[in-house]
Amino acid sequence: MKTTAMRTHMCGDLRESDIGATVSVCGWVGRRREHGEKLAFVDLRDHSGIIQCVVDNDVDVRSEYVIRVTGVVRARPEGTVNSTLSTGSVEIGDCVVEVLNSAEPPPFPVDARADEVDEMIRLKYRYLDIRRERMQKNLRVRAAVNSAIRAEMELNGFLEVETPLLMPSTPEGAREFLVPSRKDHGSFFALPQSPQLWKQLLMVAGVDRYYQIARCLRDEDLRADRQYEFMQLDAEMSFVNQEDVLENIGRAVVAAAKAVTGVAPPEIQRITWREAMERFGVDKPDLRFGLELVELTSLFSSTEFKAFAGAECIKGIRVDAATYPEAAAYGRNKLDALTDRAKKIGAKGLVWMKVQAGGAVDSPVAKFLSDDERAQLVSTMGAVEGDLLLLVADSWDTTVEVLGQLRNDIGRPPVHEGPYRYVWVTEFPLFVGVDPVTGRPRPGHHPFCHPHPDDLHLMSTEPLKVRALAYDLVLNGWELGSGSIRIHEPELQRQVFNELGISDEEADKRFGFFLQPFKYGAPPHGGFAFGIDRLTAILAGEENIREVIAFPKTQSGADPMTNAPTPIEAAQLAELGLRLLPPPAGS
RNA sequence: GGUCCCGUGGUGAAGUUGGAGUUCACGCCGGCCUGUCAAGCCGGAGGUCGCGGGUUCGAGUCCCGUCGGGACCGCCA
Repeated sequence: MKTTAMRTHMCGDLRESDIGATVSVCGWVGRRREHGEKLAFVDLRDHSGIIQCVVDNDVDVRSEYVIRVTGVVRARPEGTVNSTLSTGSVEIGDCVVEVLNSAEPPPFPVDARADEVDEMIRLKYRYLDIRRERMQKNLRVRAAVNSAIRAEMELNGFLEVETPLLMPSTPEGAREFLVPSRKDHGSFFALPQSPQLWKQLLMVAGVDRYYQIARCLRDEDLRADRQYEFMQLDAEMSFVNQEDVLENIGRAVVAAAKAVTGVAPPEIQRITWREAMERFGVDKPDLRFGLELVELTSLFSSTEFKAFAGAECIKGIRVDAATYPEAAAYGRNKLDALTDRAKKIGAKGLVWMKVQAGGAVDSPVAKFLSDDERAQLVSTMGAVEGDLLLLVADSWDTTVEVLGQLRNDIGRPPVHEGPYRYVWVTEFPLFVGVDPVTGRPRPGHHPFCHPHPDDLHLMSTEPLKVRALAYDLVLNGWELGSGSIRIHEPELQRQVFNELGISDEEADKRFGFFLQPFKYGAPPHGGFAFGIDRLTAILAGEENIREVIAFPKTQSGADPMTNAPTPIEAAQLAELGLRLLPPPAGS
């Protein structure tokens, strides 16, 4: 019940069934329409909606005044029903208006028109922005997501445990926010990039199933889908395999989606990392559209065309004219721009072909291909007249990456457009690439991911071929989160460190506080974490997580409302034992 | 660190080969108005064209720099 001493109803809740009732409602003055001294229509707004109050005495109320209205609910006269309002068939008459607080005119309209207002102004006056229906809805979507996740995790036997925000610095991975110690000058706490350390220790501690809707902090540059601080569903389970983790996390995601949309999404699809790269060229494939990469290497195995001959991997995408008429009809300028884009990503070049009637192709390189190659190409790609074919020949990595990017450039809809296509990407490689300095493989995720048991024999011989029991959850091309089965065997952990070129001594120095507990009986365990902000944004129909965060930072990492970050007093610095460097020369 | 786009009364925009702070809508203030709902009509106020240089007889407009906002790349093990 939302009734209080001051109100009997919420504005947006009044209906025809309330006709005749004397009610009191409280809220902010939206729009007022005055007709002479003795009649005014006042749209009164609270978070539930808007109710029209008919004021037939002389009251001076302006935009955003806070008022209490007591009156009688009545049907609107014939022909004056407003079908765009949920309360549009009724109004409050015989109004007694109490002005609870006056207000200065707001800097922007507190309604849908503020969607067009510069976002910095919205952020500077966020408390006014949040009065609007859009933000009220988004915060409520967010709460519904959190609530559904909590309920589902509890139902599945997960224990909510809160973990520290102040912890030791672990310089691997994302840049950390640091907090100077007052009692130990020169020492610092770090704020967690994630509760990874803590949740694995909770497994050693016998908690069995842990979850937390946890605040994570990373001092990296901001984006539409990245803030300094963000929330994750963080979870870890003992005595499980990968299936157990995917099953349980999947339930939480499905519950959250259902709580918002009212319908459970279909079963979350699966794809291996290798297949995702082969077909979509990215490890976070957007399954809402086609334009899949087509394998062409063997087709050109004996080609005379120099750019293709001997290439490790040749693939193409077919921009079909029926679905992408604009892109398929690109002129020379646009095709040159696509080629530049491909080169910027790393390709040596981009071959384009326009398919003509009868399977002929128009392309600068058509003359280098045999009739047979042209015919096979058109048939393999299923191309028809009007289609545009884009081909890349390069190393496998480069070919799939370039075409994957072009695929997204050409076909990818805004992230929040339906349908929702969730997919698990599994079997990520344990190592990705080679460190140019040490010559050692670099960890794909973090060095505690369990290698795939089928690939253990490749560890010392072909480490780059070793798959990990690591997986991502992807929605409409956004990475929602990732997880893995962790290494719980000290000997295997040592082996992985060795591959990474980390000696026992160094491992002990860098990860000792983490590895030590594993000597006291660590159960097999694994877990996952996914971003609440990202999931909420997509479910709320937003393409920017700032829209689902009450008080976000701008892309430069500042808060226009509080002006944070701000300089601090010399006395504060002194107490912390800190001294600032002089400003760089020339400034 | 990089690429690209943006910055004009409170808000959103337009501003042509460089020619007077010009224009439009909303908001604001005042007046009129008894069924409106983006109410309507009349009148009014409100500006360091982000900031600093430069070119020019003359800069919102061209050039350089800088600050701020946004998208992306790097980065996010």
